[in-house]
Amino acid sequence: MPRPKSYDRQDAIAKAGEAFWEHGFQNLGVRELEQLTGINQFAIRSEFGGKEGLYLETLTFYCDAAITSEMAPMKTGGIPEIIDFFQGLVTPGSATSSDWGCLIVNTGIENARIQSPRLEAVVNAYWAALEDHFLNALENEKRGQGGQVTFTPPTLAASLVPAVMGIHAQNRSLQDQTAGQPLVDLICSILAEHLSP
Amino acid sequence: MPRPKSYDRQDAIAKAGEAFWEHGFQNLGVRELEQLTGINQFAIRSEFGGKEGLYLETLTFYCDAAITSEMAPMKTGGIPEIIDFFQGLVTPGSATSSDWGCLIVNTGIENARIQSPRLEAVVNAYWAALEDHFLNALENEKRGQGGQVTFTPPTLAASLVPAVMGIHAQNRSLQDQTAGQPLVDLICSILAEHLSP
DNA sequence: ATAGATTCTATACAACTGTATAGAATTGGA
DNA sequence: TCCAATTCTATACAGTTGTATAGAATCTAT
Repeated sequence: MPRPKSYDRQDAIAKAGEAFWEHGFQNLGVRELEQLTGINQFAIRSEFGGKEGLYLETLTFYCDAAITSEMAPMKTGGIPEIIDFFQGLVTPGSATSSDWGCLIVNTGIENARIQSPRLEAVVNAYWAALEDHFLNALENEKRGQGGQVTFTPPTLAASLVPAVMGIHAQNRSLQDQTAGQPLVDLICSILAEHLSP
Repeated sequence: MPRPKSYDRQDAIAKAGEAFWEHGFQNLGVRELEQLTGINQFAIRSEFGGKEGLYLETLTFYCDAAITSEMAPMKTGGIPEIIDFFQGLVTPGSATSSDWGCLIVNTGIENARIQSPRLEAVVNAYWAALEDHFLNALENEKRGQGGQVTFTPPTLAASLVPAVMGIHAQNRSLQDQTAGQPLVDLICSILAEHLSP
């Protein structure tokens, strides 16, 4: 009965995510967004709740994608899976790697000015999820080694989160998704020392 | 003979730096800038070369200040001075510590969109200076220990730079200048292992 | 073919952007 | 007191912002 939509919702959200990832939230106009995503301006308002609504939806989409694809192995794995995650941050083709850094890092920095509670909630939830996955993997590792380890899972997990931020920040600043490699290597060597011999 | 200026130049630059630090470049309007700094709109244009000119001047000012005050001890010092620098990143009152993160980190992330060559030059010069100071301190340390160390100065120096970025990014994201403490502690414990016994 | 439901195009709106400039204000020296 | 030099206030400008809406377009079911 109704006229069909001229865009595919999932495809549009993916394109919007790319656009926000590159340009940020405040400095990407609705008209430019219209061109980059293929969503018409009317639909942005009526279907997504305006620009911020669309942003929130893409943010949530990307968080979920990253959690289920990139973080998931750490849920049941150990230190090797953490190392894989860090290597993914500087591996072209990975879902968490980009010349534009990380959508969540960028949002967190931008939102310090915007102060949107909705954005803040998504960002904080993402970092909490990451820390939780690190913690899981470290506790799995500790259990696997019979509790005889020289690291403290909660402390180490908490310190790995800002390391991830730094890798993304450097990737974006230099617009090179492999720029963060030196810190990745340092972190990985630290983690490797805690593997069972 | 001429009418005197209604603002003090150094004071105005300091205030402009604070304002840009908090709000960023693109999202701080000239009229708001006028109020926050006390510089009138005419002077921003005629004396500083418009908004970007003022931004560049404050950026350079803050870079120089950070290099000469916070980084300087590493020029002649060793690992203890690097540790002091990292502790300064999460110590309220320090010149490189703020709830708004770091002006240079914020600029680097914002400029990935703006792509201003002038901004990029200042940002890259800052990180190069930081890496150079880390390198100096590490080589001083190596020399002091008679060359018998288990770290490679250039490699370690390169990995410390993004760690600094991560600490600042987390401070800003959580708007808490002590948020990056866990990573500071991790880095400092790594560095401490390389001290002579 | 036509009715009805939904979506899209085009336009309008007030608010804001950085820049520009004309005229008023303020100074020290003649 | 009046002049020349400089700075400030006030306003104008074209361009952009996100949002809003009226009317045209496009579909299915009858």
